[in-house]
Amino acid sequence: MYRSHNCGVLRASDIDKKVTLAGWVQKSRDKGFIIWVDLRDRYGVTQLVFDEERTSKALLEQARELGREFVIQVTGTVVERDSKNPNMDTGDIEILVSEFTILNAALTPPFTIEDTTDGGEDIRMKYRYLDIRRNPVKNSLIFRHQVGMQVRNYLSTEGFIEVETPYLIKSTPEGARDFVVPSRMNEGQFYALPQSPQTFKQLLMVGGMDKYFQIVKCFRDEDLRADRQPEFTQIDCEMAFVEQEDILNIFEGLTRHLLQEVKNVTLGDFPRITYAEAMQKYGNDKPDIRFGMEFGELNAVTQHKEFKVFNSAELVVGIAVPGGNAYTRKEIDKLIDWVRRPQVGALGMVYARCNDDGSYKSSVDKFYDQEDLAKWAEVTGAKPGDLICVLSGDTLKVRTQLSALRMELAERLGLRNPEEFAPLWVVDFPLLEWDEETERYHAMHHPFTSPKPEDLPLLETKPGEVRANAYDLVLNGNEIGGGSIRIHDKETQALMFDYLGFTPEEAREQFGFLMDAFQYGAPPHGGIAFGFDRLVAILGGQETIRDFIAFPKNNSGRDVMIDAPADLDTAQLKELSLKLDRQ
RNA sequence: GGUCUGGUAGUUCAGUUGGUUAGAAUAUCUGCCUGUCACGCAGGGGGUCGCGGGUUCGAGUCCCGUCCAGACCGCCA
Repeated sequence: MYRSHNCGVLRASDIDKKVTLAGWVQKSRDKGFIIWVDLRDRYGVTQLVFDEERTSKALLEQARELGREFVIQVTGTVVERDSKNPNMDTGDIEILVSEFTILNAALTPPFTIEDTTDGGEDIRMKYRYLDIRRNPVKNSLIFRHQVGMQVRNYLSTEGFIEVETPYLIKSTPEGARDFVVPSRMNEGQFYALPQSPQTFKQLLMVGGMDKYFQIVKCFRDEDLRADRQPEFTQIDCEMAFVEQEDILNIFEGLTRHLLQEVKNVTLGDFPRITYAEAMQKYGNDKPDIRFGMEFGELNAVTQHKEFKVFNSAELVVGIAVPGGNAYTRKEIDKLIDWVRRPQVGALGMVYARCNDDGSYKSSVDKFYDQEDLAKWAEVTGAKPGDLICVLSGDTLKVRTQLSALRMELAERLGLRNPEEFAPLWVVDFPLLEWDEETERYHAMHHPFTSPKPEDLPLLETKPGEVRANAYDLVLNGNEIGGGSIRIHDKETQALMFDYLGFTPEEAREQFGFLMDAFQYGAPPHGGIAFGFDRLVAILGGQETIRDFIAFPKNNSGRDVMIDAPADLDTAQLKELSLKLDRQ
């Protein structure tokens, strides 16, 4: 038996018990006549004491040799401390050690294994197994486990079955780049790793598994971000014999369950807005509604004067910044510089101060009088003491720019509290999206999404205006889930492939299995997939998902710990019938 | 593919206009210390200033190239 207790459980009530503990040496404090050693494991820290009178001189000398992160096993008696430490769970007691064994010595770690470490991102990733010993990372992984358990609890209770789908599948040209895997037995041919189990879960519906879920790895060979990894985890779900309303209800329930169980936060009904409304009010299809600052469209109240910038603009739109009138001229100029940065890309910004006495002072006083500015305030909801920021130009671009400004200002004003949770559904997404590069329409969600029947006639005339039975769940400005009601008949699916530029032959070659299946009794079905890593990070109040993944990749998609990806030797390449064409 | 920021002791960083032997904190080592818990005190060791080239009497510092890391844009059906 390696241990009778772990390092987090012993209390004053255990005094006089003989115990055996095992763990890592966190730190030792050598006072000469007495040595304290903090012993750490997953559960906590317990102080060991070696002292020349109560134990033995020989044992004291041995204890002096203990280095940080040595793995040791100790046996001793639980004793009350002379000086207690109220900051530790085990701070009332210590272990008077009678014998100990070094199970494994350790090199001095390259960074300190403490809550606030001296190690940088890079070195911690290289020695990730040491980083995981630190509380912040350890607790994040435990938190992820708890969220995963609650997902399984809720969905199982609702009658969902977890089914695994294959990782070695077929590459398709739509969407993200695929990771590919060469097949040795099928010379010159490749598997692809799934970007999502989309087609398989639809086939499970045809197979009659009418409530399916899977916590599953997905793979996309695209550039990384703080919240994006090349392999990531989804909560993938699909249901048969359901309408959009059923799916929204079930998964609103899941989200509410998770917040209740892991955060003790009780949420009411989630608001729902359409995609069009989200774009109009927030310039964004994943609005953060923890705060207001909704867009006010100002075309009607600005385009009657001689101000050419506004008169020539497709959209003039503004937001009211709470308390923004307190900004100095210099601060406002800095804000204008901020929106003019290439990353945001606005050409300029018009502003109007709302003075406490009800008067206004704008950067365009030459063109607009107090009466005009009062209308601006009315439209944007500005109150005395606020600052109205106005951008103008091409509708899509201006909305994106003002949305970036809205988020930036909210951040600066401290309106994005990570312990506050504001979910909402965004519904009625467009079916299609124009792609400048290929000069054709792409599926906004994916090619299996069903159009709204009443919009089908528009497919011929205004394809961009056809709405889909597609929805996103948004939490605090992040898309945490997205899904749709699928097409379940061969004819409609063939029609969609046709509109997306597939020839019938291409459609058959890539998705023939799905269209075949649709001929054998496919039920109406739909589903949703949640980004699990991101969901866990947001529930944990963090921006970056990396600490919630045990072994994440770096910015260039490398695992710096195992040094992957790596070269293959020539024998392996030959076996796979591969030749490298290196430049 | 692009923009920006960074790379100096094991680690995190400072380093002036280009000028003597490149510093601090922490870690580590040695000694001391009768209740520590961010222990304390005294002392020691520790550097290819990412790499290559250039300018210069002289480069951590300036220039060019390159590699690596991070954030963002493009990309992510």
